[in-house]
Amino acid sequence: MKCSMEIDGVSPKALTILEAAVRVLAVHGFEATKIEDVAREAGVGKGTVYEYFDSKEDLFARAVQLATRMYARILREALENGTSLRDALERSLLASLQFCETSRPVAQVLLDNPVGRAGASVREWLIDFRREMVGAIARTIRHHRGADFARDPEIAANVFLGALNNASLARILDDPEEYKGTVEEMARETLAVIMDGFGPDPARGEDRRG
Amino acid sequence: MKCSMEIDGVSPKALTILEAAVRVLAVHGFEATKIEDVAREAGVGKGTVYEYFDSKEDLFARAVQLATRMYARILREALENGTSLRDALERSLLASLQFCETSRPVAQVLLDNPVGRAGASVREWLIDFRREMVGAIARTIRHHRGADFARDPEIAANVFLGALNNASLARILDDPEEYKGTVEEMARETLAVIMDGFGPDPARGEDRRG
Amino acid sequence: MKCSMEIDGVSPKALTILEAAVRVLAVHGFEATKIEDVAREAGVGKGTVYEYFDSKEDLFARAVQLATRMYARILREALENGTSLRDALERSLLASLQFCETSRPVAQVLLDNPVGRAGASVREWLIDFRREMVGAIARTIRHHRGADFARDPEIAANVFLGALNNASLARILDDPEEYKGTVEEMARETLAVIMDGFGPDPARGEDRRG
Amino acid sequence: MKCSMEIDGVSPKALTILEAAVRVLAVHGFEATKIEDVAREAGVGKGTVYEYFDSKEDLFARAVQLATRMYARILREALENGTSLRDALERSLLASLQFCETSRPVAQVLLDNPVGRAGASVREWLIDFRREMVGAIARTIRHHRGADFARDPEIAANVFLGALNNASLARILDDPEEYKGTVEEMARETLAVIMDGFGPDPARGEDRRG
DNA sequence: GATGAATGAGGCTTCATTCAT
DNA sequence: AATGAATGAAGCCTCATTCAT
Repeated sequence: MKCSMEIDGVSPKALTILEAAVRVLAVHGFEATKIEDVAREAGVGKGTVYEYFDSKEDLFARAVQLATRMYARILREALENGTSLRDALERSLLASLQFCETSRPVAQVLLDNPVGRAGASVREWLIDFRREMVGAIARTIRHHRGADFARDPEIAANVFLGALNNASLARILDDPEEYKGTVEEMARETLAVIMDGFGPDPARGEDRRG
Repeated sequence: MKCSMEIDGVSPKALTILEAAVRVLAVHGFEATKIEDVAREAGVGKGTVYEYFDSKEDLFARAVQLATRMYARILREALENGTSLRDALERSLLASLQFCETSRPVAQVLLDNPVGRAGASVREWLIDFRREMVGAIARTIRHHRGADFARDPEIAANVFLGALNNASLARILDDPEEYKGTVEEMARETLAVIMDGFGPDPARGEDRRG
Repeated sequence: MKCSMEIDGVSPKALTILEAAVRVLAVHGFEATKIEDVAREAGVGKGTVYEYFDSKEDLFARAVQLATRMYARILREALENGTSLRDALERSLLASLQFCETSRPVAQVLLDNPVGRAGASVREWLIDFRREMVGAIARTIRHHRGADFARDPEIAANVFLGALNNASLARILDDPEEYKGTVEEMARETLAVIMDGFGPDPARGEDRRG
Repeated sequence: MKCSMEIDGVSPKALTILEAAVRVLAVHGFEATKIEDVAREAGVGKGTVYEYFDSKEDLFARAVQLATRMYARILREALENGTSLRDALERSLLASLQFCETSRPVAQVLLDNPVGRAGASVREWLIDFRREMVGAIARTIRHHRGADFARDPEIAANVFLGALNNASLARILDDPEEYKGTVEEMARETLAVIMDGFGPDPARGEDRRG
């Protein structure tokens, strides 16, 4: 087992196998994916997989870890590059939707099989992923708005993350009934709802918050 | 599991087995769950499972179907009973969070293993579930607001559904770092963000960067 | 278990089941035939089969026993009714071929699955059947020819029984390449070969027997 | 089992398994033989059997195919090496009886479980086997006798094949009541009956054929 | 007596893992 | 290091048998 914990320190061959694992997982899911499928997809022998990973569980956990890191990095960078809260959120929303288009297998593993349990470790990785993302979003909110933000940044971050995941999932599920537009349109309209909210009920005053 | 009513003509014994399947799936996930586990949980023999279901895949697909219907009904009823849009959304948000508390296994199967691929049929069921929920929420928006609603109801419905799922998932994942409050507090605060939105940047016309 | 050893003393319902068993065995063979198939074919419940037979092995052994007895009786009567050796042999040959036409399932079980081992008892029944038939044919030879018969009657009986079984099997296998004629033609021509033999080699004297 | 030559490109390991399968089938029959029995007999792991054969049905069908080919080749060579019709038939008869002694398991599978239905393919193989043998015998008759042969060669071939199979079966069933002599005696006496036939009835003229 | 729902032992088959090459 | 043939534990599923109705 040469594979270190650091993604960046993963040997090229191990990375080839991990990428193959992600692609196969995206198509067949955790339950149906066999080590041999991954080996074939990676163009190596079955035994070679075991040179780089301890077990099926290890391989799949690291594959999810890889997918998680790729996705998390993209979102984090988008959030950090924003010139305003709205800009940051729009960038990350757009980045996620584009990621679903360009790296569909990776996105599919993350959104489609969230805690599909190829062993408990996968669950832990995804809990960490959520926590990290919520933290990053809340930090972005505080950075741009600070005390001016009227709501609990954590709650707001969760609302945004939910909307982002849901929009991405809709894209992945490729449902032709919904979201027929471009990713840019989808990001813009979704963001508009998030920024403005649903608004107070115009007829009666009952939609006022207390 | 409160639900014991006839579901689409499923026999009582079959329902017992399905409920057991949901409970076991919630704990062990699709991959690790064995037919024998389900049989033991249901208090029947292994062979009996095969009297009512064609295969492991059939059983698990129907278990997800059952969980989906239970959850969808609860959300639909909450949306329909609302006296205003805010009330409807708050009711459904609260209902979902409470459902996660009282029927944690069912919720876990739905949120934790979304499209975990116990066969392709599970994926279809969950796509249907999303579409149905988005439709119900959009209908609720149109019913209470009609033309007054400034945004695309479908987009807004997706934002809300994402926030609802994410809040429920956070609850399920039982992450002690986030959301420490009661379900009522969580529902109220989450709803406040959704209704008001993040708001415009207070200082200048747009958000200021740091 | 009401079923006595004597076929003639078998209760009507047991006989119905046995006949059904023979029909199903003929189609699916020993390995693939399930008790439920037999019950359905007999038009009774699965449990009823166990009212009349101890086990699957018991049922199948008795079914083969029934088939054997039906076939053996027909051959024995044909042999006994012959007015000469040739007549007796022709009658039995014809009877066997006709039996294959009219009672194909029974013949199929006997010829197609001879010692197919639905338990060791089936093997014993078929050994007994062969012994009985060889004995009956040898007795017929002695009765009509006595000391005039130049060969060992047992050997001759075996040759005849082999030819008879082979002709019947060819009929059962329904091979369109061979034996295209009627059963009467087949019986007549087969018998002619048996009575006359292949004859001495005309060229040299080497086909003379010593 | 003497035969170890390549059969249709079967790998040596596959042949080892096939030979083991034949031996186990001979003892336990189709119904009672388990894959694990074959694996143990072959000295390999259970999984190894599945490296070389698709299923139990595939394995058993090929085992019967192997047995059929071994037996058919022996008979065909005996027929071809004969210097006269009588010699050819005697050689094949003797070869068959000796085969039953030296390769009892193979013979047992062929004679004892003829069309025992380990799947429909077995039936096809045995139909082919019979057709091939009848053809070879008929060809031998024509070769040595040509137009001098008074009877239909196909019919005669069937009579001979039946006698040969029956004699071999008697040997296999190991019935101590019959055929106590050596295989040479049995072959000689059986052949004498076949060559000379039963003869005309001496007393009256009724045994004359029309 | 007749039934068929329920059962679980046991078989076929898969596939993660090993290891000799 | 790389391989893939070999393995056997483990799981899905079948079906002979039972037994309450």
